[in-house]
Amino acid sequence: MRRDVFQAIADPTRRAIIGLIAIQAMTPNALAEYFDTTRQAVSKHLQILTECEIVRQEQTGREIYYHFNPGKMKEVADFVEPFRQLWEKRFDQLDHVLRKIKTTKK
Amino acid sequence: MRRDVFQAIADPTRRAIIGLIAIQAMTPNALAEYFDTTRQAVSKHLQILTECEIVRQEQTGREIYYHFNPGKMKEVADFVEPFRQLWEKRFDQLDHVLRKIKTTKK
DNA sequence: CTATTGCGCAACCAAAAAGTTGCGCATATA
DNA sequence: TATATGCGCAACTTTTTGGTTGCGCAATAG
Repeated sequence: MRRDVFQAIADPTRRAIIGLIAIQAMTPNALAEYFDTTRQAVSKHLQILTECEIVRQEQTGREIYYHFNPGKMKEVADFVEPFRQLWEKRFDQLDHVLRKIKTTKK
Repeated sequence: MRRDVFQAIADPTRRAIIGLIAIQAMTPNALAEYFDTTRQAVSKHLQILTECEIVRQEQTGREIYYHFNPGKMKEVADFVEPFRQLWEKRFDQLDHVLRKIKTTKK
C-alpha cells in the first residue's frame, strides 16, 4: 500500500479536509458535516492522512481532534520547487535548473 | 475519470517521468528503458500526463517526443503555498495564513 | 447501572487505476 | 515492394480506492 504525501493530496476530499483542519483542529463528525458523505468515509480519509503524518490525533475525552501537521507538506513543495524557474522564466537559466533537478533526484 | 495535476503526480513513476522529461524531451521507448515496465505502461502514463497538459507531444517522423510543460506544476505550488508559513514559522502570523487559505479555497 | 454518543475497525462492493497483450497504422530502411 | 521500427489504441486482468454497513468499545449523561 503506497502511503505518501502525494497519494494523500491526490483526492479532492482529502485536500479539503487538510484545508479545514489547517484552520482549526476538528473531530470526524464535525468534518463530515462539510461533505456529502458519511462519518466513516471521512474517517477513512483521516486514517490515510494520519498514516502520511499530515494529520495528528489528539484524544479529548471520547472525542478525537485531528490537528494539521504542516511538516509533510514541505515534501510536496520540495518536489515542485525545482520546476518553478521553468514556469516563471522559461528557457532562461535552464541548465542551472536542470543541475538542481539532477542532484535532487535519486 | 479524474484528471488533474494532483492525480498526475500521485504516481511515483509519473513523477520520475516528469523529472526525466524536464531535463530533455524523450520518446516512450527511451523513457521505458529507465523503468522496469513495458513501453505500453509508460505510454499510458504519458497519456495521462498529456491529458493533464503536464506533457506535450511533438511528432518527428515516426517518433513522438514528449516535452515538459511546466505551467500545470504551478497549480500544485499554489496549493502548497498557503501552508508554507505553517511549516516555516509555526504559530506565528497564523491568522494571516488562515485568511489566505480561506480566500484561496472555493 | 443504563442509555447515548463519538469513535475505530472489519467486511463487503462498486468503480477506477495500473499493467499486459495483441493489433493496426505510419514511417523508415533494404 | 517487403521488412522492421515506433507508436497509439482497444480489450482484458489484477490491484487499489472510496464508499457503505454493522459491530464493539470507551466515555459521558441520566
